[in-house]
Amino acid sequence: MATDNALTAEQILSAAEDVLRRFGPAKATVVDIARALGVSHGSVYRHFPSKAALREAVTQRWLDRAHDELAAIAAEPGPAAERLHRWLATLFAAKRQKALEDPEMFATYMTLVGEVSTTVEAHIETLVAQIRAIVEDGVRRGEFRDTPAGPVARSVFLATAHFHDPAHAAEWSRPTAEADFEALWSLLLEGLRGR
Amino acid sequence: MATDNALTAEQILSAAEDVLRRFGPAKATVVDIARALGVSHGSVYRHFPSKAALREAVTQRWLDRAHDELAAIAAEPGPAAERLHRWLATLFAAKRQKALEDPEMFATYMTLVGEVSTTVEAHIETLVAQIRAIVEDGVRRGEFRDTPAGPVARSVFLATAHFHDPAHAAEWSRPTAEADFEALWSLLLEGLRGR
DNA sequence: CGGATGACAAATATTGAAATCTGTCATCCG
DNA sequence: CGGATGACAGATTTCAATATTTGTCATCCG
Repeated sequence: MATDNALTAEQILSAAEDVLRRFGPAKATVVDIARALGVSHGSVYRHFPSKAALREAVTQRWLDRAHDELAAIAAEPGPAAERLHRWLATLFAAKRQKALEDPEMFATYMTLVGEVSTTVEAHIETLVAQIRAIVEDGVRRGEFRDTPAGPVARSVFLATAHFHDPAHAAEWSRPTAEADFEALWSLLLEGLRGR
Repeated sequence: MATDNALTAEQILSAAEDVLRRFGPAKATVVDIARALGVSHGSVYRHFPSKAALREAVTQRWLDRAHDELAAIAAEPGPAAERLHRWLATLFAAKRQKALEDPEMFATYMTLVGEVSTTVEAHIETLVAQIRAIVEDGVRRGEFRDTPAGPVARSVFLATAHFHDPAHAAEWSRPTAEADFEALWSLLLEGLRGR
């Protein structure tokens, strides 16, 4: 029977996140992570098939935590336009904050985006589904013109890529970023409302 | 007095483009370029202050050539909506074609985008100015609602970043790319028209 | 004289041998 | 028995010696 101090996947994820944050994705090794837990590195491989899988799982947890506020906004009552604006602004703010204040984890995340990762694709699908829910609500309320919510949600996500895709992170600190975001939002809002 | 076979900046640019295309940005050296011209590498430095400046000039020429079709479209008569759609589609097609068929020059261009380069910024400003001209024309014709054309043009450019920014080149071959582009265009067009 | 040259120093890139890391698995322990 | 271990092979990274490249400039040439 397992002891009280049985090694869990959750413990490994926490330790791995710490180590990644401390050393960065380029320097963190599986042995470092095992050492932080006081176990041998072989034990880590009992829970994750590879270092890449572990990195993905850590990033997924980090993304989910960073973005859990968004699901709440999507589910709120109230005007859809205001909600979608706040949802997008929150996404932008969260990404920018992480890029600046948690650079090592952000770098880990960027590595993952560079490879074609199921995890990131799934995460994006979750986000688009949330936009879609707000859009559908907006149509129901008569705020937005009646359009296929799926493609429109995807379009909103793509159109705002400049403000959430890590490929553009370098431009998020520019003084014009905020104004650019608001200008783009106005145009999109007008497009959602239609005539 | 200079002889008939005086070395010109133009000759150097052509040779440099050939060499870059042949060897790629990682392998092409100034000596290679000089050798292609049958001169010493010191002569190249009489015309360009550094290898980086030469690379920028080559890329600028390449970009200008790749995009000269766009200026023509912007200047055409006819409905602004159709013209803007064609302008954006042409930009997307040109970028995608270059990424696939001229990968070495495209890599050179991506290097330049990676650094924050005045050349690329100037090029982007040119493109945004063209969008702006079409938007202003659309407003004049009563096709688009009356909005500050500068910010709107910039928004259109940012919103379509997914389809022209080299950071997203990997996604341009996806089967959904064309449909995504058209869906986004519909949303933007609706936003430009307004109520 | 204007422009090209190539020897040169400093910066950068390449290389290959040594060190480290990933992932496996036979063995061990409670 | 279920889970942890650590020795090990192959893959990857590091590091320092070596080679190449960039950029300068005194000199040369037509």
